[in-house]
Amino acid sequence: MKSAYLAEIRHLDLFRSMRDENFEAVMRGAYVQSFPPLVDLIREGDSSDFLHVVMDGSVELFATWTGKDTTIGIVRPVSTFILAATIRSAPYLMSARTLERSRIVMLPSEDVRSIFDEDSGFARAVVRELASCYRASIKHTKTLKLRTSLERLANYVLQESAARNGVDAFLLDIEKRKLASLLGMTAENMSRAIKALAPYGVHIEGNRVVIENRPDLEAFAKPTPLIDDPAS
Amino acid sequence: MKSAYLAEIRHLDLFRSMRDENFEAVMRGAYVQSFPPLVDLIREGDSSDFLHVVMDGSVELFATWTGKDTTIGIVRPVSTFILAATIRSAPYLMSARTLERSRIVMLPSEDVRSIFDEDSGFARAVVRELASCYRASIKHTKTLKLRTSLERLANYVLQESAARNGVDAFLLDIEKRKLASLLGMTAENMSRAIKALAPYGVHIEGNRVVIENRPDLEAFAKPTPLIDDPAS
DNA sequence: TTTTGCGATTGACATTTATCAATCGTCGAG
DNA sequence: CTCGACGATTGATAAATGTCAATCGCAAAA
Repeated sequence: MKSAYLAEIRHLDLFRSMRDENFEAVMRGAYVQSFPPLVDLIREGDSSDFLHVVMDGSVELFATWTGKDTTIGIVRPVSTFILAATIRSAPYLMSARTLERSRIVMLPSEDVRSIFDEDSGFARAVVRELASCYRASIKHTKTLKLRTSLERLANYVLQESAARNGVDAFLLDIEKRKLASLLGMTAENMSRAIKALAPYGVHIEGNRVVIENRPDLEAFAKPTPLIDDPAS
Repeated sequence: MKSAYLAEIRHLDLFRSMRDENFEAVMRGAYVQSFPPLVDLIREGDSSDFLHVVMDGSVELFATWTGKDTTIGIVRPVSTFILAATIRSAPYLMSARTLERSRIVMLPSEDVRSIFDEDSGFARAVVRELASCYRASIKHTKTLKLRTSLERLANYVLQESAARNGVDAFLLDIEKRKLASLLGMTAENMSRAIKALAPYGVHIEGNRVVIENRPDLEAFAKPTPLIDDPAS
């Protein structure tokens, strides 16, 4: 069962350039677990005992304060989460819960840290990964502080389209209420934003998104790679 | 002139554990420059040619989109900025300008990257630094998404007090308009927020901040280390 | 098939925040 | 010492966003 995932994990950017013996060492302590939907995997404030890898399903990262909560991100296969806390031996800043039935590989943080100290290929991969996460977070801050909720939604639609090779019709892969939280608005506001976007050439019915007039949408959204390109 | 700064840079977390010969190699290509206030050091979108170190003065990191701009952070001596772009050879996501007369050391990104590939002590320091930056950015996102502007200001006051060993009176070290932008509000809103905070035991007149009733302020601000502690 | 639960939507309204315009106050240049 | 520039403040108003309550619609469970 575990071995079925080894190859996939091995091909992740994070583990690709690690030496064989170190990869085996990390994976010896790993275990795979399958969780039903809506299971809390980690709670913000807890100490970071494991680096998690999502193999199947999807995981929501969220944060809470005085009763409110907000979605920070959605993690899909195959990728890791809470690397920064693991590396710094610091408490998690976010909670995580499964959104659907998910298979998660858990690597003891201690093992990850000790390999990190030994394997410079791994250390470099960790750096690249963290730099990406940091830059993604800065982009998120920029969209929150510089755009209205309508503009954020418009750019989200363009991003999702781009992630699917620029198709004009696709299905949303998260609930609208989660999307609303991710984009920093309420579910009610999201409903209204969807309607308000229609004049700019986007129609959303249920999960189905159709971009009917891309030039109009882009004229409104004014996307820029410095905020909206996940790769840069 | 340059040599005067070597020791200080050497003691930064980022450079402390680097091998001597590598430190010397990086610093050979470095140069120090002194800038007047309000000079643009880098522009978002430019390619990352230098890792910058602030030795004196202060530097604002900000981002723009369609004519608006927002302050992302203020960098004070002695620390580096735009490490992530340097490491990833990616374009800057933020612009930077001096706020006052400032002395900046500039290290060619290429040199930093090549030492990074050779010196595992440095690589590890880079990881720790990036993990810190990433976590700081997540905390900023949390305060933006979970709190009102009044709550953000209240917590800012408590943070600044904590950074000064918990004193009850201190001077703001940035302009109110910059602070407003940093906290995600307008300057006008900041003026009103300052007044609105008075009933909770904080008085701000000019630069002078006085916490007159810390229990009340804390009851209102509800600070948590998972957002407000820069160290965790 | 019917029931039931829950996310999505809608309308009415409240709150928060931004915008615009004017004025104040202070500090530095002349 | 006076003037002017500019950041800070204030008031009036508008826009954006959130809250509350009710309803809708669909899909899973009975």
